[in-house]
Amino acid sequence: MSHKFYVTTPIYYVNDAPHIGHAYTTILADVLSRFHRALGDDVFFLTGLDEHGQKVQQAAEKRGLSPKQHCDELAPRFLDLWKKLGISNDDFVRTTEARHIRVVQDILQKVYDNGDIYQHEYEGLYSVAEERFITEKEAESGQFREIKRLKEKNWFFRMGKYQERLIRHIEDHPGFIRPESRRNEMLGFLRQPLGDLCISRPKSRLAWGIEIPFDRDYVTYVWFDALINYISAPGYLADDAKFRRWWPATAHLIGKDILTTHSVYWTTMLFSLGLPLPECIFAHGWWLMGDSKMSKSLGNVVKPLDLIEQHGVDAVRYYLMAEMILGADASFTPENFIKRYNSDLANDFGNLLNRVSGLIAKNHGGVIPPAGEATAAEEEIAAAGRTLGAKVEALVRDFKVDQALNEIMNLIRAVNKYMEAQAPWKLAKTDLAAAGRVLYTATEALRLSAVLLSAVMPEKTAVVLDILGAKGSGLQWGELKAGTALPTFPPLFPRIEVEKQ
RNA sequence: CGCGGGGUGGAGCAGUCCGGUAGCUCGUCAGGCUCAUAACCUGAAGGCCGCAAGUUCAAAUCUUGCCCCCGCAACCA
Repeated sequence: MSHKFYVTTPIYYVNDAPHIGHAYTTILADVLSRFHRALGDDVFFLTGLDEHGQKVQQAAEKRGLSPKQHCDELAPRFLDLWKKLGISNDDFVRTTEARHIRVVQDILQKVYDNGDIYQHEYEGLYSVAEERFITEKEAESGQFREIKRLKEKNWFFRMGKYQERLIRHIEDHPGFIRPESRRNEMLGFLRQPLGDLCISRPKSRLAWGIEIPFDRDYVTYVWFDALINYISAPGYLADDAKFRRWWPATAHLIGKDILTTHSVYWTTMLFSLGLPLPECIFAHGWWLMGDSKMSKSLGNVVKPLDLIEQHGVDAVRYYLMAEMILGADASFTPENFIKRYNSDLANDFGNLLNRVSGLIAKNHGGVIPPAGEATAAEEEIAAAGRTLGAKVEALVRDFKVDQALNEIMNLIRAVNKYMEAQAPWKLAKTDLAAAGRVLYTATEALRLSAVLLSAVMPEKTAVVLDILGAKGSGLQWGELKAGTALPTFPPLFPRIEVEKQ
């Protein structure tokens, strides 16, 4: 059965240097997209950049550039990284593009016309140094200087009026905010009265933003602008057929830090527009550097490009997907990376391929031997192989990529055990057909695993499937063709040697 | 009493809903194999499942109390 699958990453703030967190979310979206495409689903994968706001304006001023020039210079850092990471996004939206700006303005007008935007004098604590309003909590933190009370006329979005409806929606849709702990957090948050949202900034204070169509002295608040990318890109108010095809999104993948903006601001905006809500907002954890938070000031930011250069893109993709447990924080250390790479990819998967192909070259003329008559031992492996695809599919549809990878590795481990028990290198001396049967079974398990791993490691699995003459093969057990010549090849995942201390 | 999540062998997790030999990966130690990328396989050590009380023939799992860790408490992005 074919489904629609529309997945998004957040649009990343253009001023940030891309780090491992950006890479993680985007790879996750890519893996899900590739998987769903392989399942025959209709996929739209969107990522992009958030280019408005005060920090962009300030950074551009500092460099003596216009904000737009500044953004144009920075955007390639993300585009290049996505290219190197093998990201298969279908669209890339920048909030400074005309197609986006127009939709944001149309929406502002629409929401204004339906009475959900009103003008009001706002009074709050303002940090002159930071040039922005701050919360009571932030004021107490002592991080902000030159705090004073300031009154300012602004435009507000009637977010509060949708509070009950939002609570009901979350309660009626258990999978709407995931993981469940985050869902609870949001329900807890919504137990308190929900205020309205200030969605304007006077140009005198912040000029770099999208102008509010009914009051040209103001630009709109960045989140009101940024969130709209999820519908502006698939054609809202521009291309009805396209929009109807994709919206509502299947999943918004986000970091846990922007959960409120997505599950409260965005949803109420959609309510006001009369649009359906996305099926799922999925908040993943953060990558910690060892035990501490990743931060520029600590100088412990891991650059994804460095990792790719050292270990290859597939290893990086595999590591990030396997190591982050659904919804929880994960810890990155170089030792950890090497450990997982060596044990899963080099020792288990790569080495198994190597021993199997070596034996076929040595004893079977370099040609994949016939499957023969399965004994109980082969049946056991085949049975595991036959159920694996469905298991993995169910887990991936449920965002449990780490568990799906573990299931695949379980098959590889089982085959290593099977090889040991059957010892085809010994069997070859007395019963060549039996040895061939074992090697066919092991190779077939490798083929199947490669097919299932191809969403995570597109490059390396393409090499494997090419070697096995099984390009384009599927999830049926036994698709491997006996008689196919098996060329020799260098180790797929060379072990990373570490000096022992 | 603001709300929520969690505390399981050295590390990271599963098991808790539907009580009944505590499981997986990594690490450590010993052995085996020697087809292979010093890889692979087998076995062992190591846990009173945060603490205490209760229910029960039986509790990691149910009830109650306590301790500790973490997240959220919006309008910077």
